[in-house]
Amino acid sequence: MPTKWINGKKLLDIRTWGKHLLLVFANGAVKIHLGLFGDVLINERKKVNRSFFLEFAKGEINGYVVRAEKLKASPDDIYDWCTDVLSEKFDSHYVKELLKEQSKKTIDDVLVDQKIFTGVGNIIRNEVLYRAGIHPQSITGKIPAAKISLLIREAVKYARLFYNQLEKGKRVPFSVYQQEYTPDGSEVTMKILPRSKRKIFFSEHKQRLYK
DNA sequence: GTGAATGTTAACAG
DNA sequence: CCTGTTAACATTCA
Repeated sequence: MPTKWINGKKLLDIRTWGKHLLLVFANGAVKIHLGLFGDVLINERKKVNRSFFLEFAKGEINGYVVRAEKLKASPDDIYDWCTDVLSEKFDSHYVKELLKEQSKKTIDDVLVDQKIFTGVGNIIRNEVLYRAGIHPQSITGKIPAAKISLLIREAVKYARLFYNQLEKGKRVPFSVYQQEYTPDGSEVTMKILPRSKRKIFFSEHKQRLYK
């Protein structure tokens, strides 16, 4: 991505929308996505080539295996913060409305849809479904409203916990993701989803299948 | 050396 | 044109 337009500009703000990292300047914003292998380092470098970098009068931002592009408009014009599980503007009523359009899909697909649960990825999907007691292959429209509400609450709660622990340099211990047994000893089943080829982990015993 | 992993999208087939 | 599948990206760790 050309970065000439940033020359001489001050970095005004750093924001996120789900997995998008936004560097905001007066004349535009940069969107960085880390994909599966990406890293962004502040005032640090790796041996391998940077795929994106900005050098300031004092300090630098280095992206490795990232995709960076200039946003075509301001972040507030592009992004809906009401769906971002880590945003203060997250609106569970709004998300509940969006879910009504997804009634025929399985909940595991819907949970990682970035337009509905912005920021939720494979780990959070697996852990949150376990916490809510919902089988990943449940049909979204068949899940009782109270359970949907619980799922949304758990998604926000777990995302915050995950983030807070990371900030402290810790990790949340997984209950099902890449586990063989849940913390209380029930067996964990692993399935590879046919479309995405991603692995889902769940307890047949503790997660109810609504279909 | 092998395989798998916190993700997305362009290209392709039908 | 719409829908679904595959490949590509390219690093790190076990």
